[in-house]
Amino acid sequence: MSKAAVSERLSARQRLLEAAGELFYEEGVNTVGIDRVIERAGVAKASLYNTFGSKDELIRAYLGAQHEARQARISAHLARHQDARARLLGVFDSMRENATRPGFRGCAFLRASAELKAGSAVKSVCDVSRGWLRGLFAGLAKEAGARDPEALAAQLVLLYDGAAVAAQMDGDMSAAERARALAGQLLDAAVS
Amino acid sequence: MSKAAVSERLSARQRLLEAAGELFYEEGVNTVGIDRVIERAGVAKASLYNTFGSKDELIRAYLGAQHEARQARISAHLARHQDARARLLGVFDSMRENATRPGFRGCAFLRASAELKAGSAVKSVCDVSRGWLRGLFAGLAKEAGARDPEALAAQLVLLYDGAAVAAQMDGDMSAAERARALAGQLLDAAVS
DNA sequence: CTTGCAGTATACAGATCTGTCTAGTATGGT
DNA sequence: ACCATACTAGACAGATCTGTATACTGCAAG
Repeated sequence: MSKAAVSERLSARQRLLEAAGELFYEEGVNTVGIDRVIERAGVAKASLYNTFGSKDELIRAYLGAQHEARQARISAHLARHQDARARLLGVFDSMRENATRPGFRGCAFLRASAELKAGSAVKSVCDVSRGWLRGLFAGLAKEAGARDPEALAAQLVLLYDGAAVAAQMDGDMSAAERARALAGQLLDAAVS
Repeated sequence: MSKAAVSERLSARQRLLEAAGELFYEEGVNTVGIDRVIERAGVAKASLYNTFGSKDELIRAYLGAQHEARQARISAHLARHQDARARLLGVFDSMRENATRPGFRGCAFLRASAELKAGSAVKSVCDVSRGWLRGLFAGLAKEAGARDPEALAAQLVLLYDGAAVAAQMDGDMSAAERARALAGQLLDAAVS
């Protein structure tokens, strides 16, 4: 019955990550205190410190989960197409879908990073996710036959970030669309 | 002598804005407490509350000053050129110059906005500055003869934001250069 | 001379923060 | 039956937060 018990009642770790995911993303990692997190998770404070050791580690785990969620969202879009060009543009479809989701508040890494004091270990998690995205773009650019995949990837990241900022700051949901159109133009120019 | 006294020792308001400008930008508006600000400003706590009324108002004033500083930086670059195309690209020169400045930590509005709770009055200051930048791009795009200045302006803001994020998150100082090159391409395509 | 303004210094209230600690409970494996 | 594991409940320490209140100083204008 251990499996059943786990599926009935999620582990403290999972409940904490879920609660942290909502609160940290909505209100900021510094603004939300430990007490709010454990209250929403329905978990004792000692469980948090037994599981994660510190608030900083909880934040790292929260951002790690965000990274995996983004990977999953984008991968789902990539799997829809065989054509290399369509796969590359699918990343921007994923971003549009995410940005139009109710409760969207911008890029979790960007938001968290703005709250960190210089030299925080949390930043490395952001770096991993950003590195992954850049590498993904470079791979897709190569698949699509771009002359300089790395250069195109840097441009695509520029568009991706710009669209995320527009969605976050201006509530501009058409920014992902605009970035997608520009990405298509850049790709076409890079293969011709 | 009142004028001289003022120039010898800055007013409490100016000293507070200066201290807030450094601390809020470096460590975040929520992270830095009132006590740190008044200590660096060399000012009594009552002076802060007499002058600004609340921390929230101090944050608004800080962002207002950031807006004026950005306007001044960009205007200085615009004044260097007569040619419409060069003026438009000068905005990206300004951003590169700013991003390579020691102590650069990204866009102040983006950073502050990430710390705000939903519905904060501080956001309106961000909106003003972003609206100004978009309007500036639209005007420059029109000057340069773009067919659809508003559409081009939206694309240029995308590049501008993307470069700011790359500089902030990756320490990528070439991002402004890359954005400038893309802006030139987009402008050329929009006037031909 | 007096009145008022701007500022200083400091104590305080009340809340909230992270993190530690003690003590107790439920459960499954051996 | 026993014990380890995982968890709960809650008090507590020590710091820090915003904002208010009190009492004082220096100065300039009328």
